[in-house]
Amino acid sequence: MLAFPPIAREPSNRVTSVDVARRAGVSQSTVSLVFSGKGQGRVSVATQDEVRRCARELGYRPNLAAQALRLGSSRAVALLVPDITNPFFARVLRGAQRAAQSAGYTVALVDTGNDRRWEQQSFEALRAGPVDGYLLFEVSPPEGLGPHEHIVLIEAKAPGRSSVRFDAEKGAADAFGHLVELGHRRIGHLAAVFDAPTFHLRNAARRRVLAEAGLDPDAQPRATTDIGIDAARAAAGPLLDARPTAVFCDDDIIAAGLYMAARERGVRIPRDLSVVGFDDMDFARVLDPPLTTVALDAELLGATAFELFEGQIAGRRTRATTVLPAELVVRESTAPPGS
Amino acid sequence: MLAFPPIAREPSNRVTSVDVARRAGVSQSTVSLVFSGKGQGRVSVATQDEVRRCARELGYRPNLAAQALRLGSSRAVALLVPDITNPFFARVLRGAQRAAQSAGYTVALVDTGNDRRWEQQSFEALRAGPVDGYLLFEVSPPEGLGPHEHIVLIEAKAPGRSSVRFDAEKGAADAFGHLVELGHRRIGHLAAVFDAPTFHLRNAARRRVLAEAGLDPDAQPRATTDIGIDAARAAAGPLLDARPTAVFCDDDIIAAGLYMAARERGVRIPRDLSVVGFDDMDFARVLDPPLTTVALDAELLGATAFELFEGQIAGRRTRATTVLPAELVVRESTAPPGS
DNA sequence: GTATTAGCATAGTACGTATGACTGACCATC
DNA sequence: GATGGTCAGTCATACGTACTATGCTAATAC
Repeated sequence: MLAFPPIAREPSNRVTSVDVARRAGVSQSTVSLVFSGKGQGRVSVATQDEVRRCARELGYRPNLAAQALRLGSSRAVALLVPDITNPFFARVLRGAQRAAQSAGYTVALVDTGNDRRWEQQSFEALRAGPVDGYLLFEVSPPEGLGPHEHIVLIEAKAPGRSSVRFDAEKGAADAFGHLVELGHRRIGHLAAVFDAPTFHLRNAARRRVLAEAGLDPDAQPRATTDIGIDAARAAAGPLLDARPTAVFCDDDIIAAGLYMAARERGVRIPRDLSVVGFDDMDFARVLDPPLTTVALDAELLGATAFELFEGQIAGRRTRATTVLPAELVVRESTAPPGS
Repeated sequence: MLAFPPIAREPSNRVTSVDVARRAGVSQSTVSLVFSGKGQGRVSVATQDEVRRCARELGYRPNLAAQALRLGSSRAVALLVPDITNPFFARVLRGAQRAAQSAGYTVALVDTGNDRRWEQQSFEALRAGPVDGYLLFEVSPPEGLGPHEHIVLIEAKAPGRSSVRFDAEKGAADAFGHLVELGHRRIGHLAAVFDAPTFHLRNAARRRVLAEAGLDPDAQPRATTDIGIDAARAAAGPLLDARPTAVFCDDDIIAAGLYMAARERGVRIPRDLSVVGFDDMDFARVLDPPLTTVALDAELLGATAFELFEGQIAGRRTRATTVLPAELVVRESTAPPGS
């Protein structure tokens, strides 16, 4: 069992720096100096120790709201993601948090839940706390944000804004190239409906690689799907009717839906159908057979986004666009057709 | 009388209620009344419209730090989870957020990343923002939290604290009962290492059900595993060496690890081995064969936690313990032994 | 004609912290 | 014994908002 400290007595009201000062027999300024670490050469070591001791005894914690008000900064940044339920985005959050932590920042998560009604969402975003900036994943900047706000776009771009993205073009090209090399001539695309740059890049790569292989991109089977395993499974049916020997899926979750549809129809992977995913999520290795997919370092994405934000704060007006690598990982869901 | 030099801060383009007031030709008080919705019968409709118009033109947004300071509340609650990368916890977050939103609250996420060094974590938790309370998932309360703080424990309990949990006893009992009924006499347990009440309850249920079936609980194969698919896969090896005909896993991720280990060894599910998971995560249906598991409504858990918090705030000192249902969902990973 | 009320708006203050300007004490130097 | 310098602290103020107490005008009551 977890051991919890017993519920105890204790004054109910909030302890402030004034209380600490009174107890230590010093002024509030002194307490503030001690806690902000700016007491060097201004407050004697003995006094500092005494202040800290009193603070501990009283259970003092600085009031963050007051600090934020006074400093004009909360040392916090908001991260907006479309769906925190998707582990990919959770890893982005974790990467951002790790980077933020070492810079003394906090990341406030805003989960939009794939809700397109941006009016509400932007409102919620701003309610999420007094933040110094925004890391926006695949969403257009909410209305209320002025051009002077610190914003970093993730997997999106806008003029004059910093942004990070993966090299989706290269990742998708490698995936289609892999299928072409295996000898596939009928290569389907199970695409996400989203109107985000990364998906356009993937489709562009598809068209280029197929054309280079002497195939007509427009003649290849293609279907779009909403998010979620069930949506993907439903969308996969018609696609499989077109009898592709291989399918590229816009992400691993979609691939999982395709696995389900294939199983229901007795289509064996990779014997009857090769499948490639995108993201390399944890469960890609658990699928049977393990999924060939494009690996992305989600945590790096989050960390990089934070660092771009930090660069803006620091005054280096780096309106940079960073592109992160995407690597094809070949597992057992791909094989020559009819093997 | 000293004139303060302008503090060298960010280009403080920040629009305040004073700016709005000046533009609208009214006092700051009036602006505040309009925005707090308390202007009914105190500010004429014409003035209200004018204030709102000016605010929109200037792009005014209330300063949340100032509001929190003044009100002594940020209308925010922190949710601590062990691993946001696990979709189960993400769903808890979503449930809490949904409930919070309709109450005008915000949920600040703190992801401890399964880090046992609680010193750092509690610090981070408190830095996460000025929050009115804490929803703690399977973690002991950080040191700095006084007993007067509003705290709700999730899947944990402590004297005098509100808490929510699933009926793990019933869920596990149903799962083992299901395996016994199928005719299994050698039923393994792939357990999580964690020292949380829910896992104790599951183990207690296991012992009870096995004993009632005339089996010696201590003679049945059992192994513990750390979190993560790979850890589970490694731990599953020795367990499979003991040749169980069925295994109950403490969660679906562990079950996924077991699937991998079974596949590597040529053990077929459910022919050679029946498997039961816990949580009913999305990918449980994607596994081949689809996983029999115990379904939990993670969102309900989050929402209930928030509601208990809200009850505390409202003064109803409901130190209640709520227990939520757990339902066995039978899929295709379980069958009579040797079938 | 005066008292009361209602309607509308404002002045002023406090929330808790950070920090530039200031003060005294002590000490060394010339 | 005046000058200057360092050390150790304090004072007073402002951040932006919410809200109490208050004022003012015009309308209504007696």
